[in-house]
Order: sequence, then structure tokens, then C-alpha cells
Amino acid sequence: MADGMALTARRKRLAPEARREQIVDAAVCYFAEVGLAGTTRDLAKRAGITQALLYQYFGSKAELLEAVFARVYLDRMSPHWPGLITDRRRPLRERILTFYAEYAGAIFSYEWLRIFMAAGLAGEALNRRYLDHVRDVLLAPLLDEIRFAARPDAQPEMEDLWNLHGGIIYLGIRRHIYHLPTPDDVMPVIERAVDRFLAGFAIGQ
Amino acid sequence: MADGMALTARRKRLAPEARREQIVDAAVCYFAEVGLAGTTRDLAKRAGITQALLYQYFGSKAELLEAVFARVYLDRMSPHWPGLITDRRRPLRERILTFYAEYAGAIFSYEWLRIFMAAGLAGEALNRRYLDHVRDVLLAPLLDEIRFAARPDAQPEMEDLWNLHGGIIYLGIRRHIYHLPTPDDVMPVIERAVDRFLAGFAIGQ
DNA sequence: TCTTTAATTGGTCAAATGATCAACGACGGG
DNA sequence: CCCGTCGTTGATCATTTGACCAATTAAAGA
Repeated sequence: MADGMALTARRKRLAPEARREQIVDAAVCYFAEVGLAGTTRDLAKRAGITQALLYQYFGSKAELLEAVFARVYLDRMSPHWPGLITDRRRPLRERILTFYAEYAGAIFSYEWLRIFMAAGLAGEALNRRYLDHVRDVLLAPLLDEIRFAARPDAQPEMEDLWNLHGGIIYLGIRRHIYHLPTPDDVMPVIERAVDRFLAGFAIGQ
Repeated sequence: MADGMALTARRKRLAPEARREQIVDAAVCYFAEVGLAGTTRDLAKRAGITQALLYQYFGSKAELLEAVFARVYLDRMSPHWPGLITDRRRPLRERILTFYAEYAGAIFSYEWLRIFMAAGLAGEALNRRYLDHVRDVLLAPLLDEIRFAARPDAQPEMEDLWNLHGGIIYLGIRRHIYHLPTPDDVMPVIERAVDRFLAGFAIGQ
């Protein structure tokens, strides 16, 4: 019992992959909080390792940030969303709501939103690539579906979909970037937004 | 003619207020571009002055950034918007469109959006204060107006207005934060968004 | 248990950065 | 024309920060 060093003891000798994972985890959390200009020393301190060890696993801070970006974006884009969106056996409204419920669940995280925004400010090409992907793989099919269901004289454009999308994303921005109070459950708000949108193109529920 | 030093010559002896203005102007442009972590040296170089001179006018970098925030936000909020919004002699739709045309004109600038977003990421209280102001002075009256015009069984909530607002702001975010292509004229998109919104609460044009 | 491997660390360097100050010199007043 | 004020500058300091390396030591294999 006198041997109380168990908790605060020196941490040593992790398998390289495990250590790398741990570093990236800590880096995601750290850079999300303090911004991409955070220092390697503070990050190392928070990760419970020495600063020098970072350079055992990453050649430079930029390389570490690359790993952070990869971690944050990887698998946040579910491959079944395109199929969900275009599955005409289900009602359109239900498809959209299911999609945005899952999308919000994946995107509305402190780490994701803040790192994504910081990357945008830093001029990383990542954001453009990601949002091009969102447009091509998610919004474009969604546009097709809505056009298919809409009256010929009330056809939406891509910009209208960006407007719907942005109104929803803005919830996350208010919460995680501006630290403003937002509803705990975002789905009712999203639901009403989607309903207004569909009604605007004369699509019944 | 041999005296060609006029353009590249040493700049000296400006009146203190003029110099201060010039520094703040340059700082707004500089920090919007490179982020709040930009250096005083680079800023000074861009402003065509020495780095030491910055500290003649501002006690610290933080103090300079305060001046930048003040400059960017000051008078971007027109005092006649509340009156415009609540002027029931004009049709509601027209009021909203006029307001958002002016609001977008004031807000959709590279400097404003980027510095505002960077301040949010940096945890500045400024964003919360500004958006509280937007909610209290603009969106709350707007909510009242729409509720007044809406059917009793289809009353919007504040979150619905944030949704409308966010969808519009997202246009500026896409353009200036993510550097994505957006329509040159945003008003048609805003117009359709507002029309969908009003229709969603059963308000005719 | 001993040896070997390599994960980890303390120490250190060079460059960058916020901040300071004595000295210079442009401009207005006498 | 000279002088004094004060806006401006070059030099410099103390830290911070990204990056590196030789020495240390925990853990696996024989």
C-alpha cells in the first residue's frame, strides 16, 4: 500500500502503434482546445510524455497535424449515407431525417468542429476537399431525390441545399465554436427545418 | 525626376491618431489573413513601420488585438435595423429581405468573418457578446414580428430563427473561411430561404 | 538470468518572438 | 536659423519553440 506510485508513476515502453495512437488522441484533444498554434511541449505534457518523444513518431509538427486531420476526418463519413439517401423505398422525409440525425451525431463534436474550422482559417486544402466530397456524395444525390419528388415548377438548386445544410451545421458552430447555449437535442430543430424545406418545394410528408 | 524616393522613401512623422489608425487598418488585414497568432514583426513589415513602433501605440499584442476587434465590429451593426424590422407599415417579407440584404452587405467581408471566427476559436468573449446582441436586438424582434403574422397553430421558436440565420451566414463561411465558390449575388438564395421560412409558418407574401 | 533491442528521456541548439530603451531626426515655435 | 519636442528607429534582452542527439532503461528473447 505504501507503494503509491502506481498512478503517477513513469509511463514507459508502449508498443509503437499504441504510443502513436495515444499521441494522436491527445493531439486531437489538445489542438481542438488551444488551436493549431499550440506548442509541442504543452501537448507532450498533457499526453504525459516528453516533447522529444513526439519527434520519434512524427518528423515535424506539420506531420503530426496531418495525423490529427486524418484521425478527425477518417470514418466520420459513413459509406452507407449515399445508399440511405437514394433508397426510394423509404419516404424522402424519413431518409433526410435519418441522414441528418446520423450526420449531426458524427459531426457535432467539439474536436471535429473546432479542428475543421481552424484548418479552414489556416488555409488547409482539407476543408475544400471535404466539402467537395459532401457536395458530390451527399448533397448532389439529395438534390436529385428532392427534385424527383418536387413539382416541376418548384425545383430546388444546389445553393438551396447548402442553405439547408448550413442552417443545421450552424447549430454545431454556435455550440462548439462560440460556446453558446444550444438545445441538448438538436433533432426537433433539424426536423422542423427539413419540414419547412420540403414544404417549400411542395413535397408532402 | 532623379528624386525617385517619393514612393519607397522612409515614412516618418505621422500624427499619432493617423498612425494609430494606419496600424489598426493594417492589423485587421494582416490578422484576418494569417490568424491571430501572426507576429508583430510581420505586421510591422506589412504596415511599413518598425516593430518597436507598435509598442508606442499599444502596450502589448493583446491590446492591439483588442483594437482590431473594436475596429472590425464597430458600426457593423446598424442602429436602424431594429426599427426596420418592427416597422409594420411595410410587408414583413420586404422588411426581412431588406434587413438581410444590408446585414449580408455588412458581414460578408473577408476580414469580418475570419477575425470573428478566429476570435471564437481563441475563446474570446466577444463572440458571445456579439451574438447575444444579435439575438436580443435583431432576432428577438424578428421573432415577434413573425409570430404576429403567423397562424397561432404554427408559431416559430427562437431556434428556428437561428436556423434561418445560420443558413444565410453559412454562405459567408463557405466563401471566406473555406474559400469555396459561392454565388456572386447572394440575394436570390437568401430570398428563397426567407420565402421558404415564411411559408413554413403559413405567412403569405 | 543475461543479453540485446529499441523505446524513452534529459539536455541542448538555433531561430523566432514579445517587449524594452537609449538614441536619432523630422517638424513646429521662437 | 536655431532649438526643443516627440514620433521613430536600431539594437538588444528574455522566453518560447521546433527540432535533434547521445545516454538511459524497460522489456523481449535465449
